[in-house]
Amino acid sequence: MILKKDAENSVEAASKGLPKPRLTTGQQSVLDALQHQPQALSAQALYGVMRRQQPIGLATIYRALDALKVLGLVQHRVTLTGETLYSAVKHDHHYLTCLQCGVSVPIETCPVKELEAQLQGASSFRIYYHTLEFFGVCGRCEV
Amino acid sequence: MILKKDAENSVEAASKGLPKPRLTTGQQSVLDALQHQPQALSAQALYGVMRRQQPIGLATIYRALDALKVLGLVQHRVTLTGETLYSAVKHDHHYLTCLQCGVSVPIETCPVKELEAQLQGASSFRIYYHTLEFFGVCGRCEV
DNA sequence: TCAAGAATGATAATCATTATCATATTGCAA
DNA sequence: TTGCAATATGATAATGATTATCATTCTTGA
Repeated sequence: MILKKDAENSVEAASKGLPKPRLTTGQQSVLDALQHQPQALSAQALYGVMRRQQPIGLATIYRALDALKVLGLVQHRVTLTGETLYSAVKHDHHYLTCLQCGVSVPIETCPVKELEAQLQGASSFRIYYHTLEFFGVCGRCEV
Repeated sequence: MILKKDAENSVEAASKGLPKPRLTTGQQSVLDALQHQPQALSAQALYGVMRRQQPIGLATIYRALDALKVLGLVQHRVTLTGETLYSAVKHDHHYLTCLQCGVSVPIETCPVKELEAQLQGASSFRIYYHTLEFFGVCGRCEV
């Protein structure tokens, strides 16, 4: 099976053997909120969701997301409409996206794991996550 | 060799066996300009380059890039700073990007070609290109 | 040659993201 | 535990890339 039927959403701690980072209140809240979401969310959407539970500013959410990203706890992806979607780092999220209508279909297979390991060795980077997205035109949009 | 020494830039027509699209003047200009660039450019940068040669509006460039993208002649990638970079579709462009300082290193290997073919069959999409990018923290940025 | 439709350009409008700055919190030393 | 300095937070203004608007100019087929 190459194409996923639906999105996964089990939560899983992303530990990389790093010095355990101390998160601020805001960062912890944002991470918690993200981990309870079944799919990736924009900062604004997260704001909408979170403010119903607790008072939190939009700027704090943006700052927390950036920090969590650099810590390797959150990953991001940019949609065709230019908004950035964030999700807790768990499994990979790969998509097949129609350039015309924007529909995105999740992809099951990830052939990149191996390369990621190689890169980890060959470069001086500590790699946290990757994005893989295919672009084309879906059947319904094709002439 | 996994990491590229420098960017490639040979030009290559992207024909997919589609009905030959008639490009507008603007689209043709933009495509030509892109094909003469050694690396991906933002729409604004392209505007800066092109207006020196011929009069062209920024809006036209954005429109042309979108159209060329849907035609499978141009591919895009979004940087960490939120600007979209465009390049003529030739080889793949894959990167290893530092979440901290934003530096991007091109990657040679592409393990995705095979999957792309599989997807082409398993889905109703006509796939034009894909993006693959690794995110982490580079040696100089790491504590 | 002549419209009708499409493309173009200049510019205003959008909208996600960042910067700013005053206030609130936190962590640590005494 | 108190007091202070550093950091985090929130509200909001500013930024900047992209899109929408609309009047004008090309194209193209009859």
